[in-house]
Amino acid sequence: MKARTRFAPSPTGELHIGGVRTAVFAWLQARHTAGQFYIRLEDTDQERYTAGSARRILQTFDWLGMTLDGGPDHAELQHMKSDEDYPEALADGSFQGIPGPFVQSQRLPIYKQWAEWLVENGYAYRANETPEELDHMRKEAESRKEGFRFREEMRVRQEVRADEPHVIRMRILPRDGTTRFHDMIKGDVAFENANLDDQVILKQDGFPTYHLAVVVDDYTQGVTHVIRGDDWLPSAPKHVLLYQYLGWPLPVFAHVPNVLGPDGRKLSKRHGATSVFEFRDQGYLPEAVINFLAMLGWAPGQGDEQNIFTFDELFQKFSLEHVGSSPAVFEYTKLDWMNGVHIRKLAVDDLAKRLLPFLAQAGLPMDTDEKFQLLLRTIPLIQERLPKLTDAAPLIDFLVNDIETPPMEMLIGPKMEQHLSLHAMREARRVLAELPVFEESAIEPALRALGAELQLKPNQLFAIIRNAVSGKTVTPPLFGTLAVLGREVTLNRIDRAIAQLQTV
RNA sequence: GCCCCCAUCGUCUAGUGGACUAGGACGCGGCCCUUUCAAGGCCAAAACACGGGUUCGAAUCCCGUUGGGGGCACCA
Repeated sequence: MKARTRFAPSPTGELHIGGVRTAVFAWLQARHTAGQFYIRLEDTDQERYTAGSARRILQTFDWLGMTLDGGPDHAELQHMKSDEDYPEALADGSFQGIPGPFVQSQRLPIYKQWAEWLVENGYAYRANETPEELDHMRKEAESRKEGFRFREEMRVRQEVRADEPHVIRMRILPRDGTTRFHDMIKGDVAFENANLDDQVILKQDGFPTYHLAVVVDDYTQGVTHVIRGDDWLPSAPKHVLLYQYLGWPLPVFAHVPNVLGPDGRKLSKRHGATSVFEFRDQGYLPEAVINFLAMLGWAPGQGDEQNIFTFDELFQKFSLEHVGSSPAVFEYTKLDWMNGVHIRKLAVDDLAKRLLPFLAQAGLPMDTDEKFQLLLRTIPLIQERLPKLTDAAPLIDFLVNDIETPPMEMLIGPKMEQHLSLHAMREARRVLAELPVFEESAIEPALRALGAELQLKPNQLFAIIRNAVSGKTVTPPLFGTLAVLGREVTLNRIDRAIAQLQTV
């Protein structure tokens, strides 16, 4: 069965990584079944709207590589507020028969129409209690230590005309009884109708509340699987009732558990990065973020112990059935490992391109062809040393820029005296200068032979050469590094080290 | 307060009544490889929250307890 799923954020701020995880599940379910996945903006709360947030949400999906089959287009965003831009991915809007608009504020007449239908058919009624009256009722229930739920019987004014300001509330029917439904993740769930309240479905300002909007949109847009956070589970029975009133078939429900921080509390900013853009800026690959998020609460099951997945493998293996029902803790260390794995899988030129903005950011703009070639030659030396893209700059800066001549203590090898280091350094210089070709395959045997000749351990000779040419004690493998550095620069830096060692 | 959901190594999880001496991955520790750092290989420690049932047999089914989480708006 082809699934049509959606992600329906409200444009109220930064897209949270926990929300994105839910979106990943919905997206994978759609791709797994060769169905469709789209985005719908739930902007029915005019007061909470944050400018630019819609655009950033779309850019998030763009960066993650989560392809869409529908979503808000430029015109809609323009109409809504003044978002000046939107991702290229949506420009051609390859909508596959999903009826828009994809912004709820553009669909007001549709909600109005169904709300009135519900009133006419006895499933809803008009009410106009003031906020103060409602608040009073709520306080009173609280003082009696009872849960408050608004019911028709509590109305202050029984007759409310259609032409005076009012809201429309759904009627919970039957008044007592049980509403049951099946959830793909939680299983069979049941709610007593007596605990449900006559929820407002159309606000006085003419906007629907979430409950009406989500049901109307999901049905009219052909959503087959309602995949959302499990904080929605308690209101799901109201939605089930609305589907029944409207005579619409129920979609499949899948309420996915929350994502927690390492301390077991709901994931928030104080745990570290939570916005997708933060992960991007910290050097994580979209492949790794998606892989990691998919594995947070999902596993292939059936004895399959695979951890690292490509998008295609996820499309093939993902299944809502194997999404767990308990909340998962977001462990940053595992993301780091997974990111390293995905970095190692990248082709050299691909990795080079992805590294460019991070190198530039670190003051190493690789903006000439010569520099880019240098980067390409360096990548094999550093690729398996990069948990994150931000880790490249400190590994290669000495290849791009000149260095300070290292201090004396760095030029004296372990268990060596100054004069011995000086002698070794001079010999190394001589050997390197005499090499017919300055390549790794020539440098390595030459320096090893020298080490044996001088009766120095590898880490004695190699350490001082490393320090002399890089100014660092930790670098990519020495011989390859020297080759990339080139004979001229290498000898120059060794000469400076020799001069340093000659001082008293 | 009321309602709902959840419960396997520190973490992500496999497990759907017998193949469980509970498997894998991250992390942690050790060893190997090794010019540093990584990567890689090998080894180890590490869990079925508790109590009752059901059953010949329970991590798996039921009930309760405890502990976590969520919801109770003219917000989503």
